[in-house]
Amino acid sequence: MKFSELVEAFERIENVSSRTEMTAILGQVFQQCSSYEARLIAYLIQGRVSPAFVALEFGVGEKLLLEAIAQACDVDKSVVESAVHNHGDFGLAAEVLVDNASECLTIAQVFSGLLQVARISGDDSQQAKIQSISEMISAMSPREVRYLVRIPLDRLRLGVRDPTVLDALSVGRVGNKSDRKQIERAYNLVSDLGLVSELYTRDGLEPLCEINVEVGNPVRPAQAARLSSGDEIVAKIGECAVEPKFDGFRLQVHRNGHQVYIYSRNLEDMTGMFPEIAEAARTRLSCDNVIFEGEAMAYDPDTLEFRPFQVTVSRRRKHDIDRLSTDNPLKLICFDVLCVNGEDVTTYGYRERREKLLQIVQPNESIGVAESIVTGIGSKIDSFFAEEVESGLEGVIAKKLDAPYQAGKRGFNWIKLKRSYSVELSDTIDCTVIGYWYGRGKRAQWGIGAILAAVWDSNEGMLKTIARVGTGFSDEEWVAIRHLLDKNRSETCPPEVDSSIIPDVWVHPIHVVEVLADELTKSPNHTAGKGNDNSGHALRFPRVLGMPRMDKSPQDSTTVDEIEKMFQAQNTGSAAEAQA
DNA sequence: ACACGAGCATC
DNA sequence: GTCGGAT
DNA sequence: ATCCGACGATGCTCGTGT
Repeated sequence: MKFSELVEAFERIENVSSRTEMTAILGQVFQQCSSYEARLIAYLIQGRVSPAFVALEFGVGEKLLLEAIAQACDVDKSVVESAVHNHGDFGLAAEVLVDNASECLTIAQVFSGLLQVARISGDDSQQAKIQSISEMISAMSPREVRYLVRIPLDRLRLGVRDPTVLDALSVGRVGNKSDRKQIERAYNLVSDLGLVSELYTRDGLEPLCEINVEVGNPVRPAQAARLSSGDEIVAKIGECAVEPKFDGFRLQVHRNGHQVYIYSRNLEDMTGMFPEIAEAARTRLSCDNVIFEGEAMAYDPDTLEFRPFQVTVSRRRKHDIDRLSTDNPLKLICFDVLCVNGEDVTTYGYRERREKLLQIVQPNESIGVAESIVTGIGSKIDSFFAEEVESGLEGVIAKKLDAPYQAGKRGFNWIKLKRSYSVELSDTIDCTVIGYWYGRGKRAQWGIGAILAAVWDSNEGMLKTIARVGTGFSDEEWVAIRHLLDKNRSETCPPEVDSSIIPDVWVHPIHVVEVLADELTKSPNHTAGKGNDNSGHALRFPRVLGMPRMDKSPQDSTTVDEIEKMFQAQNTGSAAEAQA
């Protein structure tokens, strides 16, 4: 199939709003293309050239693309930059600059071109990638280029992601969504959308039925829904198990004999980063053929207290592993098991899986099993939640009893209850708006996509940045806030502002907005509280709570002193212990 | 007719 | 959105 | 300098369930 045919379908999909229609159009593509092409299309829609668990990335982002487009179109980079700004999209920007009529490449040719780009590595690889992409652009028509450049950015912007592909496969073959469930089941177990697409378009459900959980092949992790109180949870799922929620990273561990694989939540292969956990998987399990999951947390080896997320996350690295596994060890708190002795146990109920997990894991300093209580009373969930938060954890997760492990789903089998969902327990901060950035995608039309927020340093009489905020406003409010801010534009950084971050537009500090955040972090980028150690503070997961407070002036913003206090308070809470 | 979840996109 | 790590 | 992936919230639209 020609790439231009796929592009035509993409264009049609982009121009409809009905999901049913999008699915029908993509279904048609799957009907008309070969099975092999279906595989390639699936990967391209995922913004990849391989399944997630294969470490093959493009290594091409916006900056390299800017260069490649400029080269191919023989224009200055600034021309591309302004086109991107105007359209809020790299694809549309490239499309208007390209001038080439040929549409002769096949899907396979385009895919293999992108595959080559991904495979380029080593010295001067960036230049080589730019060169390759530039050549591809030169061989394509404007609208082909529109989608080509969006692929490595994983911003196809069609309104089509994995779930729509699953529907479209079914619609393409049988005319309705009746096969979706089984296709999805297969995808959730092998995590390879390309493989599933190829098998299904070629031979239908039959080969998919033979797909099963296999040690060494990551399973798409189950996800949790969110609610904000124990009562809501009980109303939803009744009596349930409640477990602590740790703020680390989620790992899926596979063991077959002496061989161990460790995958991240997004199926990245992280085997090798956590030797202490791999060792525990080899020596502390009563079963040598298993898949199980847990949350990895850093802990202080002397006090056994869990460490903050920022410390845990610093273990995500390839070098100097041995030193860090001693100085900054991790403990895996296990919470589920998916496969035992080659048997798929994801269909078992929660209680049975937990029973198995307890049998398998022999706890030590590197591995343990999450605590669990069972209750059908909302207030009990709330008090367990309060206990966990008191001891420094993120919250709790409630699990429907007797529910299977729902791979890949965000259903209501698991429900998280987090500290930050409660306004009383999270940090609301009054911030002054000192600038903004142009938006991308639909926010391009509004000319705004995020604001730069600052707090008041009363000692220095300066405003210090603490976060970019790009969520919380409704569409209407975005338009209104832009209008408001434009009345006070400043050509340069206002004198009373101390910022090392440069927004697209500076704004005189006038408007104060309320910002909610999960927590405060140390920041090398923001200036709030930046002292001799060159480290300031930032907000984790900031969101605005509404339009500016007209009754507040910048000096009424939260002060840096208050921020410091909040940061202290947050980190002196009695930390949970990593009991051995 | 309306509420709610699914899916997607923005940051 | 923030951050840390790899290249 | 740039890319990548670890952690996420939030708002909007459509389709479906009640």
